[in-house]
Amino acid sequence: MPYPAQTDRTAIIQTAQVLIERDGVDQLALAQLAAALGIKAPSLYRHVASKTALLAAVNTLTSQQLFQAFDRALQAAPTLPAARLLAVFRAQRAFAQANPHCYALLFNTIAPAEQADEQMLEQLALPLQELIGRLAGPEHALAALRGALALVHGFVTLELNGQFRRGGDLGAAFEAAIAAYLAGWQPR
Amino acid sequence: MPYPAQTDRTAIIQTAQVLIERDGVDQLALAQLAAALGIKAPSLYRHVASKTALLAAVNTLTSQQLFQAFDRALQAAPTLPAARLLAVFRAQRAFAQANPHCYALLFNTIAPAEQADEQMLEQLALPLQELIGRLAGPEHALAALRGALALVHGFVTLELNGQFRRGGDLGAAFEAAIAAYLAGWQPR
DNA sequence: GTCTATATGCCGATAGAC
DNA sequence: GTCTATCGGCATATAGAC
Repeated sequence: MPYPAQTDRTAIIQTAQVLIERDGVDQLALAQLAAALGIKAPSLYRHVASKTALLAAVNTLTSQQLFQAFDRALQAAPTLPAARLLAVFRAQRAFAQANPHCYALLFNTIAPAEQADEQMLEQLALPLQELIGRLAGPEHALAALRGALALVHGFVTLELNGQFRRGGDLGAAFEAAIAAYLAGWQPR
Repeated sequence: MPYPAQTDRTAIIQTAQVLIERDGVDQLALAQLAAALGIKAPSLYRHVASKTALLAAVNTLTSQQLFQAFDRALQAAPTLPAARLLAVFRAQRAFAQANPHCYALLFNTIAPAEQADEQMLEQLALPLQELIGRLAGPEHALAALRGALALVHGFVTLELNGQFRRGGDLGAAFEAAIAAYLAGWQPR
């Protein structure tokens, strides 16, 4: 065998994710990725159809990791719905801060071709919708969940992009905003 | 005059904004931009230092337009603080939907070199902080404003990127989420 | 001090040999 | 499955015409 298999699709995607997180998405060159795997750039095309498909696969991997982070947070959280929701939101903020480039790639992608598998994010959403339904009422569960996801995602996005430039305790603002939002959905 | 000025910095930036909004940021080629202006690509470098500087200038222009949209919304809004805030948030969502690519470029940019002038966004924030302070109390104004900006920005971002895939009335969810958030900050 | 013409080097992607 | 060779497109820089 003159050219033995030196890599596979999984290794390519994992290495791409590491490089993206280290240098940013637009700094990822296929030649650099191939070099990190000990091969040449054109060989990558035997495993992934295009750079766009590669980014979509990285997004799927990232969403799997985010799902696992949510799962760990839920397992360690108390039983009250509000506490469980807060644990998940904190986990999302922590994940975004630990993996800013991959987090941005996962959610800030307008092009559908680079989006992760739909199933994955669906799995993330349904348990949260049930939890928030217990606070806001089942008929408001979807709208309340969407607002909560928006609040958390918007906060970490603005935070990561340096749009909160006037100092102060951002962690405290995050907690207070979520507390206010959840309180606002509960009937008085 | 053999080579009369065919363009200037303002025309370049405006045309770049139009092309970005039409095709997306990463589809913007300087050769294409120059062709749209009736000149050749290298001539652009007499007006802008680099593509990064050009994108920063586009961001500044976009933030000016967003500021004007906020101003128009405030002039047409009633006097109650909650109503004025809602008018601004609606204007932000409408602006994002009308200019999705430029909106994303303005806020989803990690690289500081491509960010708009700080002054501009500061001018946007201060009147809103005063308004929300009247609901949540002045001592909570900054945190409450940050949460509100996060909620609105996160919602329109997820909406534009197609992350709300389960149908339903997104406009109603937007309104309900903001109402809950503002209600949650008001002392009971 | 405009613009045109030209050159360099990097990137994504394809074709074909082994 | 990997390689070499190559293409087209891009941002960028320089030289020079007017």
